[in-house]
Amino acid sequence: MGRERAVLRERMTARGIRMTGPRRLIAEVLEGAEHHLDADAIFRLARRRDPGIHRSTVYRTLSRLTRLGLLDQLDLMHRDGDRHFYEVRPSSFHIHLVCMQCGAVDEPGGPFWDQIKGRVFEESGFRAHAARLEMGGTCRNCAEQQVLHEE
Amino acid sequence: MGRERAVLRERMTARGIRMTGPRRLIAEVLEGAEHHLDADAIFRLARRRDPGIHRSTVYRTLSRLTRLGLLDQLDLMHRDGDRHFYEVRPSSFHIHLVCMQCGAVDEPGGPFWDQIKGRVFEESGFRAHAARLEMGGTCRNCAEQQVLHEE
DNA sequence: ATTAATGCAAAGGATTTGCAATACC
DNA sequence: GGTATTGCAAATCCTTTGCATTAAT
Repeated sequence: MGRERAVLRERMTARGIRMTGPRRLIAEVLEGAEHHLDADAIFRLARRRDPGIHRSTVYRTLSRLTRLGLLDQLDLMHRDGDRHFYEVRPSSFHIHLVCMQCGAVDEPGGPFWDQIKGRVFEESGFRAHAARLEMGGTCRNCAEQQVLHEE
Repeated sequence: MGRERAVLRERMTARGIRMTGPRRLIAEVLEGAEHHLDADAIFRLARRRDPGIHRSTVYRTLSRLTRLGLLDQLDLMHRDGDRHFYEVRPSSFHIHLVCMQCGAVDEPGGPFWDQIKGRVFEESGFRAHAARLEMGGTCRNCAEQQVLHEE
């Protein structure tokens, strides 16, 4: 997730987005995230460093950055209600595998996705800008545990 | 969408779901849908035939049928706010191509998807029960129109 | 100096819940 | 007849908005 240091802040500056305190903070939170964060989690993490930051600023910033394509908004199969999660837009689309039992989210890598994108365009003339491939199911861990308990 | 007559109602009975008036009505609305409907649209269509039906019944029914895997909940890339759309679970997963310009939703067919599902399982041991592949972009129509206007 | 972003408080919209009345099997 | 489901009204949750104040370029 937050492997690359200051990508988001760099892209924001590159896009001419006014760099305010709250925005810098929110960007840092997203860059440093270990897991997918929802608006509330982002707000709480940001507030730890600036108690004055306001929820609506977080919402406004998230929606702007999403509209600009700097963030991706995820639903993670709505396993946990209807909130949205956010991640810094990765260089290539990726897939989220959401275990509906334990909630683990895996992001398998590989060149695999570009094949899908290319193929869809060939078949329908549709030019994809953004994509969201989420699968809900059972992760290997949970499946193994289940077998143990069934014996 | 609603091409197959009474699939949903049949599956509901098969699952032993008590067939009440409101449920039958909601199922019929979904079976007959020409486009993807959100909860509000389903409510309004149902109310035309039974003015007494209540919104919360619609919500309760939708969420139950979704949990049981008889319906799929879609976001359609949140092009139009955060509401959810519903469709009767198709026999095989499919892809939604959402044109972010005109809102058209295409559902290209083909054996293509099963390849993806199989491949994900091979690579990660993840067993997919439900999936959601949505792409946002520009459909062929909108792309062509744009070229015309640029000339 | 100009323009945009913030904090605040209040509104909004979609969905959920507790409960008595009702309808299904 | 017994239990699940409904309608209703109120509550909840997430998010958005209008506006005066403050900060960035």
